Amino acid sequence: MSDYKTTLNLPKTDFPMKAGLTEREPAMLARWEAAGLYGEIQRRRADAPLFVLHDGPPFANGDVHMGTALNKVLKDFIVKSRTMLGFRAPFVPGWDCHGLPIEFKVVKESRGLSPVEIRQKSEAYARQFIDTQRRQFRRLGVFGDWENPYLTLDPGYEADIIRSFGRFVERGLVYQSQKPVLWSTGAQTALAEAEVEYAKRTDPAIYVKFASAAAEGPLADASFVIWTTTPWTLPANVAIAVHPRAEYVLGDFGGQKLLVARERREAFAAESGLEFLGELAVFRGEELLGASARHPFLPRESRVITADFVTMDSGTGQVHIAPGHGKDDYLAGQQNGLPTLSPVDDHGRLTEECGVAAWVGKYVFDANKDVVAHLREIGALLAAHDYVHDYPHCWRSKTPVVFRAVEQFFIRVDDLRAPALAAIDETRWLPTWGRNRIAGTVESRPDWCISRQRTWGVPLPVFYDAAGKPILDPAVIEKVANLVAEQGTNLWFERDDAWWADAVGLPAGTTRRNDTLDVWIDSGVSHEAVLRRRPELRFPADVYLEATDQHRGWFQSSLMTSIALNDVAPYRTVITHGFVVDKDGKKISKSAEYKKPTHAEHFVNQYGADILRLWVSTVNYTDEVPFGEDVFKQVAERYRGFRNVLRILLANLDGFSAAQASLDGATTIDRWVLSRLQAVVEKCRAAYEAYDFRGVFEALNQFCTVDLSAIYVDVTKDRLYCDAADSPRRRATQTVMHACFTAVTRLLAPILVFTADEAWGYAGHAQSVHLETFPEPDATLRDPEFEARVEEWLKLRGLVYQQAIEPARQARTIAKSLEARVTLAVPAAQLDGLAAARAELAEFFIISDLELLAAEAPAVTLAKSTDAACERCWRHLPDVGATASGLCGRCATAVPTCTAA
RNA sequence: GGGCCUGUAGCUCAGUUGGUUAGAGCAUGCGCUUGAUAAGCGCAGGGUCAUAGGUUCGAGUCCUAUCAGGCCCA
Repeated sequence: MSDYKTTLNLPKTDFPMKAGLTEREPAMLARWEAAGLYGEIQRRRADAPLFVLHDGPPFANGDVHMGTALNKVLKDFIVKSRTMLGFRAPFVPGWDCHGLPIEFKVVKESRGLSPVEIRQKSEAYARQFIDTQRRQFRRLGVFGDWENPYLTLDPGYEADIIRSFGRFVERGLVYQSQKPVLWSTGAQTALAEAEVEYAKRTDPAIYVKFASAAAEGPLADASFVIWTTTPWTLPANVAIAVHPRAEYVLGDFGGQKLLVARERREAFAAESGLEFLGELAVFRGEELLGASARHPFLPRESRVITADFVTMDSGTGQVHIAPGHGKDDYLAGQQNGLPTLSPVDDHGRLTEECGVAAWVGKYVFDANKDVVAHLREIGALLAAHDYVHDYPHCWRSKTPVVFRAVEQFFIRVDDLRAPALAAIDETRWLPTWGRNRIAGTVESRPDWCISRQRTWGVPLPVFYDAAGKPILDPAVIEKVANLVAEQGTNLWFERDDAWWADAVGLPAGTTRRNDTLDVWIDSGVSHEAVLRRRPELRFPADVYLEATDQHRGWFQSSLMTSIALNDVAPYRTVITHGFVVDKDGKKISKSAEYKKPTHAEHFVNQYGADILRLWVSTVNYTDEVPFGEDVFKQVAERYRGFRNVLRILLANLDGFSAAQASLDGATTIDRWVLSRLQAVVEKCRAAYEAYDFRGVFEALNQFCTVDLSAIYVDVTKDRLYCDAADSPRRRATQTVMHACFTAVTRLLAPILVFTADEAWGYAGHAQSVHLETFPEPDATLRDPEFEARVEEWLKLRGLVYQQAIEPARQARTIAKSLEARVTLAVPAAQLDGLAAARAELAEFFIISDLELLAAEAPAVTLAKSTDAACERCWRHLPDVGATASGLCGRCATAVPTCTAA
């Protein structure tokens, strides 16, 4: 028995089965970067239509998290696919550099720094993480102008922030007003939430009577009752809030007519020791709206308002409102047109404004007992006891924090609201509910507080005259911007008032304060500082793409600033993605108890960037995106599927060149695959255009796994391996496989950036696949007739395998399908068509012989072939042994051509 | 508590304007092949479409409530 294996045209390729992505990807990345691939792509598209995806800047802090990776990979899918669709799609990555988290870390590391030192350390900190994140983004295969990203700390960018502020001023959008902030009396500075520590503290909890101002009706001679643990805020009281839907009882408490929420009546009676003697009237909270009380010790009215934040956990269901001393109070004050009083100085001492001369200059927590004593004296105190609670303290000075209203700058959102809502409707939101979300936030947002008492940020370019009045002058602001453009914003902190007054042409005695701009202004004006500045970009952008939290964040800040500057939105389409969640559907916590890996690097190092990218393509990114170790294992399996299909196609194309392409010998199945391929090309192009990367994955997965691997490649093995190398039938199949390979590899390229380029190289291309465009569907190759015919064959194939071959294998009648002789009975109407293709059908079923009969219902029977097996092609055929070689006729003719080669 | 969403096999997802026994890939089990071999092929099992009501001749698909989850507010 001779060994005919050497006479076969077996698949052959050096394209490795084992991906080894963790070693291979970095090497490929180095080659791309050495060759300047991104620049080369841009040069080749110099004259192509422009498509701008504008990168929302991540915060320059920490490693690239799975959420950040998801975001950047989705952006890269868009940029790469638009490029391959024929656009010039530049990508300019950016970083958001200023802000509290960095300043906080820097200050925590080394105390007692000057503002200039804090800023220097903060910049170094930001730059360090920009480098880290840049390396990690590049490692993910994201293409872009990584050498020239935009940074919000660049002097040019900072100058544009200041110029934008100047334009807001010019349009009359900026005003100054008081707003309560967390204030450290020890450090004399505003604090951020993150700088607050909670500690136990004992304060007086008091019940205070506010006499009703009503002259008649049930409330005449009655009193409202509030409960508070901050007596020192009473001088700033301007209102009493009740819950609109709660029930309030006007009762006789030991002879006093007092109003208390029904739910709190018993608790109040117990704590005050006042006996409840009977119900006089009942009100729903909203019925009390418009009533009024007299301030217990100041000649002032205290209005009754309604608020949903009133709870029944403690107190009386009536909340003392001091808009200058609380967040809820402030908002309630805004909604009801109440004044914001805050008679407290930087050191936490009551000022003259408090209205009681004896208290002026007292530290508020010391003043508590004076207030209580005074209330008792005038008969307004119903009860007092010690109350232990968690109270916010300054993390630096350890002193208790107070809420205190300080002068802040605001942007008048009312002037922007209508045009912003109009612009929202002119923008395309994906998914569509994004429109409702941002419209909801724009409709309800109060004026935008844009000043912060921070150090690591862009200075608020406002000077104050000798009387302390702010100078809001666009011309002065422009001068600041010009200085900053040349020397950076550190100048603001390095030079003194006199120097600055002189530099911007203001009289001596002009002062500055160390306020900075809200960092949302920084990133919010990127359309101005980046889209309009970079010559390769354009305003407005085609696409912004960020996570859903940015409806309130960057999408909104960018919209507002753009409305203020341009009257239109800075984007045409806004795409949002969900947050990355644990595969159990739980959110990924940043807390210490959450032990599972959440850094992109972990998965890249373990599986490779292409696996991570493939994962992104399999999920529905508009919802929460599940991930986890086993999700990645599954995706890695899918990756193997793609890789092995590319590999077998390459291997079957060994020795084939495009010059040999011909469809002359094409059979039904070749025409069918070619037709299917056109549909896949069409589907993928449409899916990429619609940002539906899952659609691309589905189409390619179905095509590669089912159509190619399980059907086409399996069925055509016989002809590829056993036919003469240049038989028309074999060449036609190779022609089709070549078409499949070049199309699939290019369609896969935006997702499997590394693997597609690797395979492309093994196919003999000197240049990167990323310089190519997507294949175009060829309508002349679409053939519904062939598709329908093979659909019919596939149904019969299922029948044959299920009812004949599989049972025969299980029963050990046959081992491989080629040993089978199948008799297939089909309805007469079907018979003629099938009979004409009997040989192709036998090949399609991968059996040696097929007999077709007519019957009412389809039926299949199987017998082991009685013909001898050809030693070369393993088929059982009647002509085996007819020639001296002992082979089948086809193999007998093929062997000489093969051995000759 | 409010706003915007989501909930289909173990996992990731399809399910056209409501219309026959709800599909795919992966995973699992069984088997074949050893000429894609740390590969390939076949067959099989697996879903009361979150739950409960309702509209309809008919609902995974429409409505209401509940539960669970996410983001943003409070």
